[in-house]
Amino acid sequence: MKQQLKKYIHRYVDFSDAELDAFIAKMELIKLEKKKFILEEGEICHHQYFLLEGLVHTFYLDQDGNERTSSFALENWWFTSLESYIKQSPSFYSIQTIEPCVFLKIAKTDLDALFDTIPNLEKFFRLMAQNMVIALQRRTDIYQKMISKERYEYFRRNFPEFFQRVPQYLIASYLEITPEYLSSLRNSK
Amino acid sequence: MKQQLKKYIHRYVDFSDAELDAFIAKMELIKLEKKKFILEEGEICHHQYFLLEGLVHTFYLDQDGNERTSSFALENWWFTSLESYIKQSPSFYSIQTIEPCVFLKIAKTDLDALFDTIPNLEKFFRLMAQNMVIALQRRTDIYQKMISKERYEYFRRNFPEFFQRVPQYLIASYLEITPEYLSSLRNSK
DNA sequence: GGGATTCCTTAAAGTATCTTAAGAAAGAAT
DNA sequence: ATTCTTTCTTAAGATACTTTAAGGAATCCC
Repeated sequence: MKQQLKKYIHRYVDFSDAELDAFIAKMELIKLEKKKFILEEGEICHHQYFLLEGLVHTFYLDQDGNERTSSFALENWWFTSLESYIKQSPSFYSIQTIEPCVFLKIAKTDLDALFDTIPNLEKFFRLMAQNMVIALQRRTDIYQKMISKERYEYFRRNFPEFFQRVPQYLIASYLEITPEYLSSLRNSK
Repeated sequence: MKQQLKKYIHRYVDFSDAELDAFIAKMELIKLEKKKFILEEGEICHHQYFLLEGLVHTFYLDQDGNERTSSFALENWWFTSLESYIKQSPSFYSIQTIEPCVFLKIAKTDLDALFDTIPNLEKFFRLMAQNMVIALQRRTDIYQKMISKERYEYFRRNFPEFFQRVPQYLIASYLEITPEYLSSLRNSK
């Protein structure tokens, strides 16, 4: 089970077995059904999560009470409510399972302690954060330069997995359009 | 001159003087006039930059040849073309001065070598990357939840500095609207 | 298997934003 | 000072996208 995370980590950094084990020992395994909250808006996020199986999304509610999805996570993705986690402040976002999920979590207090003893861990999380920056910049660009129809095509082509697994109204909210308009885009071509 | 960077770093991490000096010794001081390129689209970005004075923006050209600003940097901000820098691949973005600028730069080869000898540096750049993630997430949310007029008000209120220093057509490109529409927003209230 | 949710589609009317084109204002260059 | 270039404004017509409202299709549940 935790083998999957070890394999993932080795793609980025050369940990010794002892280091890796010390890290992994602090991670707790969680299973959750679909449509369950991992974190609710307003709570303080104390953990970082690594998804082993399933599908998760991070969202908030706008003034009209609509869910606005800001990101998805699939197998082998890290997720958390980063600003809340770092500042230990109330989260703007909720995190919820879309499918039944299995994931690992590690507490900020544990991870911060490990940082002091395992320099490689700093490197690993630096690389993770940099990857997030790149992904976010790409997303921003795509929204800036494409109209909805192009965004839809782009994501359908580049993340076909999502489009089979995620309900349409969530895709619409991620593409920043209404479900009605998405439906018309899908059928107009 | 480099004192300014030291002060900035100490806000985040406790470096020893020796560590800090080893790091700073590898940074080179550059001065540039306004409207000069620091990096051009298609080049590989070999450096990270710390802005001491002036104003810089990162942008790309869309299909119609319009500049699309994806970020600004002011005094005491780090900037680079991150994806290009990390993967050493051609940059999607150009980086250009808006005002006359003074900045420090450090080469990837030097920084990577320093990472191996100064663990604190890993931590520092991890924190920098995390801050970028937070800033980008905020930006994404604001674009998702606000219509242009609200975005304009939001940025004008929260970053008044920009609005005095940056030409309107660049603000428009950052707000993801046309200069014409920005102009009409400004005068309609 | 039937009723209740939840999700997806259709269509019409309305709105935010863009495009184009032209002129005004401001800055830079000679 | 005058010209040239860059930036900002105005306005009319076009279009991408939303809102509302309703019906249809899936899925969940007892």
